[in-house]
Amino acid sequence: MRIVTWNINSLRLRMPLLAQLCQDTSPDIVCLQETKVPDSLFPLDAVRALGFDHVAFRGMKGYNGVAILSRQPVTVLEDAPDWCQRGDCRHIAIRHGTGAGAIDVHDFYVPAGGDIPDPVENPKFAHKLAFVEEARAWFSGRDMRRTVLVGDLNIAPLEHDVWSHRQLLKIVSHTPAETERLLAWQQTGFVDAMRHFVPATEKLYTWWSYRNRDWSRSNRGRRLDHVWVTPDLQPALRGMDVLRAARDWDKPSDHVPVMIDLDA
DNA sequence: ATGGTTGGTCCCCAA
Repeated sequence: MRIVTWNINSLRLRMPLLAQLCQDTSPDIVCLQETKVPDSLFPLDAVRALGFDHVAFRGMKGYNGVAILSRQPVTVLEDAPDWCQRGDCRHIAIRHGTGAGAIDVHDFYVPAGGDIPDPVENPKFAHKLAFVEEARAWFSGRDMRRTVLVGDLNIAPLEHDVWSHRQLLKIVSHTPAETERLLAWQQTGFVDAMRHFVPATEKLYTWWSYRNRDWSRSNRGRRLDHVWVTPDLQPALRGMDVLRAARDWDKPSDHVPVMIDLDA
């Protein structure tokens, strides 16, 4: 099974890029974030034309929005809370398959958190910390098996998940307040599937700011997008790829897709 | 220390 996660930064604008991605990688499941499309305007026909007959989406006007596209039938899991009671379309989860072979997939878009890394001064940062804490608490109360969690978690937890650990310690996405909380969430029962393939001592990024003249040359990236799996799926991990080339596509997202292959 | 770019919506917000 091949799963791809991507913060697409407007599904309607980048439908041709999604088609390119699917042609290049033939994923079984695609998890999208920042679809920026209300459910009534979701481009369902165009997504079906790519081979995804089973689509779960949760969107709103202008911001946020997540979607899971699947070739095989899925059921939407409805037991998660409305995170921070905001109704802001940052999570959707599905079950793929049935019985002992079923796999659950959670797709998250964690709040970016604004610019000031202080929850008192900056309500967006407070929201981000509360969101991650709430997610940690919810997952810690579950007996999880055969579960994959992906998405734009908007936090780069490890030293080599950013271009300069020292220079980003006070930059939102890499502050200790965030990285500690993210790792606590991960430790409720997940393995970092990207770092299963790439040692923590190696740089690994999935996002490069639009605000750089030459993103590739300056290479000031961060690993904001993640794939976690429960330990029972770790032996099934077969491959991982960060599709860096997508950052140079026409009218690119600032995030690139991350692909994971599971023998499951 | 600062400003840099993009997308969606509606004259600015979020990233």
